[in-house]
Amino acid sequence: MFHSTTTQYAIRGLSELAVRAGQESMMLDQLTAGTDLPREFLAKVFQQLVKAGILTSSKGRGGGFTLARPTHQISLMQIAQAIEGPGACDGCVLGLSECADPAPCPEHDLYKPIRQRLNDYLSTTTLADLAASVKCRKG
Amino acid sequence: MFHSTTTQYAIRGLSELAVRAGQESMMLDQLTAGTDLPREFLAKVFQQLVKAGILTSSKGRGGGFTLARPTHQISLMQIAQAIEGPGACDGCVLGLSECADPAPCPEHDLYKPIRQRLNDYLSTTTLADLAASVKCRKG
DNA sequence: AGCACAACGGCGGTAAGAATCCATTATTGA
DNA sequence: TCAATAATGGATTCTTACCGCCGTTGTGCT
Repeated sequence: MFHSTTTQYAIRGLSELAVRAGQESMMLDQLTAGTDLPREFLAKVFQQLVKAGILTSSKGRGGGFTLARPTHQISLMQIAQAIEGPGACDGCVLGLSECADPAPCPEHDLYKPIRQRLNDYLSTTTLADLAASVKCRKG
Repeated sequence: MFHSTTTQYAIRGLSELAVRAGQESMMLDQLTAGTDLPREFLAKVFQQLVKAGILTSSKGRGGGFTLARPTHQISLMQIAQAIEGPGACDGCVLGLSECADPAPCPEHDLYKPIRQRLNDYLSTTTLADLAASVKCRKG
């Protein structure tokens, strides 16, 4: 796998939110109903996304979570970094610490173009793309 | 990261073996000396590689581990699968189980070419490439 | 003001991965 | 045959990710 399951939950949760609520507000109970998303854990994940500025939240009656920006301005890369910290998508195939040192890991050069492409994909693909893809299948 | 740390140890251990011993035999003590590879843990990892047919081993005095095939016949993909099992490099970006279901995950199509390229890289890159890259830097 | 509601945050448990220790087995050399 | 050696395998510890429980805090409605 490329992302941790926590990050995957973040992506799926946000994706659900984008499809079902768009820029509107939505509660966790509604969002996780009918899905296999673990409500309690997703609550934790969403808190991280609030702190990262991807979501906004409001308490009490009528409260819930809302996307802080339009769907096309939230990329997979931003989500991953919000959960796993900056540099989440750095690091070489081998995961060598030496990659940061003066002597980069042997595979650095070979893997470089692949990682570049992967990073491009993660940076340019947004929640809007996910939502569109989901709606297309349902329609 | 893409691979588990266990897989990374496998790759690094085999890479060391390829560079320092080639097709010859080498003991764990020698191999891990001067590196940050955890000897005891690498012993476990190497056992998996023996069972997977990537390494051969011999006990007792003069024993050690030897590559079961020429370096150019051992790919990163084979190593990863030996550790993480078959299908280690399958699965979509989102890690959705629905990818196997009649309704593939929304990003399946978008991510497909990237994964294809990644798998190509892992399948075609071998220990010979790693060893050559390492020697190049040292020389 | 008071009540219901929903996010917030601390704590705790389970499971898998990572790593170590030690006893056992097999091999070589003297 | 005996001793030294090095991999093998079992058991155990430690860490981290994943997930749930529950009290707290803040908000809106009546």
